[in-house]
Amino acid sequence: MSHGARVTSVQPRHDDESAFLRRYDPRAFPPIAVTVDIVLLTVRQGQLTVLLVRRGTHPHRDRWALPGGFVGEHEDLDDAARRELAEEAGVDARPRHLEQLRAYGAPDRDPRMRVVSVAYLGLMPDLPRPRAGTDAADARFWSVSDLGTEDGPTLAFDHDRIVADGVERARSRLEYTSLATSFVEEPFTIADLRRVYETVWGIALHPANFRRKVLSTDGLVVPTGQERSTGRGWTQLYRRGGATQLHPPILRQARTNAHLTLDG
Amino acid sequence: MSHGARVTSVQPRHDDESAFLRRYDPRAFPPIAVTVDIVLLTVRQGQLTVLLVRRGTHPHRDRWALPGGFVGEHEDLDDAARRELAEEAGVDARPRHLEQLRAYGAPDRDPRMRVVSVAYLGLMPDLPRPRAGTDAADARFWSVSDLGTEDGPTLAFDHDRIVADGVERARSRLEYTSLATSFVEEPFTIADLRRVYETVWGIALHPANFRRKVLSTDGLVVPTGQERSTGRGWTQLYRRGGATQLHPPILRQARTNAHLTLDG
DNA sequence: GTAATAGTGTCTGTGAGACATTATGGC
DNA sequence: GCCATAATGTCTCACAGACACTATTAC
Repeated sequence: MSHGARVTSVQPRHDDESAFLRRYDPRAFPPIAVTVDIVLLTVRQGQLTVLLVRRGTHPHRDRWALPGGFVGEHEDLDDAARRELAEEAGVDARPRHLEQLRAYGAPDRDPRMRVVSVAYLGLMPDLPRPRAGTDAADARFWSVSDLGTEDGPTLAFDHDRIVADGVERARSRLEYTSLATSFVEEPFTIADLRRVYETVWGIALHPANFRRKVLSTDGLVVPTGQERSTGRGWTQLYRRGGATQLHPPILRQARTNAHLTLDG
Repeated sequence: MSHGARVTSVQPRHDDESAFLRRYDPRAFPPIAVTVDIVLLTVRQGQLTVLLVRRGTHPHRDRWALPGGFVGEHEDLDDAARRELAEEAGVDARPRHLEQLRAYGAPDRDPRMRVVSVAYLGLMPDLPRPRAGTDAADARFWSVSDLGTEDGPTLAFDHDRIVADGVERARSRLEYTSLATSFVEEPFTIADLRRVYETVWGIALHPANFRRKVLSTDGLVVPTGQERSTGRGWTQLYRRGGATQLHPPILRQARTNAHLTLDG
């Protein structure tokens, strides 16, 4: 079965068959470009941040945008996302988690041409050593809360909405999966993990209750037996456990009986 | 700002600028077709069913596939999904809910050419009156549990995976949203709603506990004050409430203390 | 009568949230 | 001394699951 389709040689079986065939003719499909855009999130200095690159070309020149680009003709979407991230954010910036977010395809989202973008969500820890590209003048992490404000950039295209969707996906992922550990490097403390939850969700959590919840969730973290000095005593260190889904979930939204408690 | 981009006239600012520009040249984007495919689910006769259409053309001729087709050049993705559903499944088959599932873009998923498909999930009640197209020989609902078995069809392309993803999304949506009501026509009984949950999740639920849970969830259902004869007594009728998100959720997965209870 | 379902009431185990307490070490 | 944090323990309230019970109607 070759790639060159010969569908036009098939005999129509009923009335609208020819129209059906015409719609599937490879030479007749609408010219739509397919790109990938990556929302790469990390937690640094108590802020949830997203990687943005400064555009050097028309349109939205000098505005900040998500790293991304065209999908290769024989390239899987996931591979395209990883490649674009490596090209635009530095080879070493491998996210610990990368998942598809959704597709964005409003007809007017790019003024040059019709572009359908498949957005990805990436999570990675804030690496202490600077990575190639990420701290260059044209690629840096921005605080998510600063986007759209005076202190932050104005995003190109519909990337503000994509970032918002990615942040919301990440917030939700912390509840039901162990992906919070993707934001910290091993080994980490329970407090490190709590600060991830607090930063991503933007709320304060009870240290005592959080600790009990994390340790009672099977497979979330594994004690290393080592300790680290916090400046005020010693604290135990942990590694990622084998679990990916959390049972029970760690809910950010308090249960019904807690609607009166505003602070954690 | 015309659609014909003149990016090649921009002067390169640094070394890889020309390569960057070339990648954004509209005449150079890879020839990838964009389609939509719709996983339209309904509950009929105690079965979770999905709408499939029989393919009349190469490839996978006579196999069953999801309704779908090419996205128009100036057409929004959501609009394309609604249009294809109307064209292939009958004009009146308006789903009560339609949301994007995700994009599928493996390079070899269509043998004819590179196709990226944006899949949608649609939910609708089992309408008592037959609709145009849906009961025709080339478009019908199939039980999801029969797919891939002797009693069911073999799906074209990667549509079996898309259906599986859609079903899983629907199962998850019942937990956190009021979308279960999208499967029933108003007015409905609590038992009607329970049968939706039982059918979609494939498990039995405690009628008494389910009733208490539904009625204690704000905005899920609203009593009409009317009653309907069930053959064995009378039962109250309800309408959809205003809530879309459920607080608290109605979890299919039992909580941690219930891991020993296998039946409901 | 039996069988099946709608609807109400009640008990128990679990866990989330809140709070108290102790230990440690920097200031 | 004070203060912040790690870590443990305990109390209470709400709810999920389980079960009992009544009422109704078909058979």
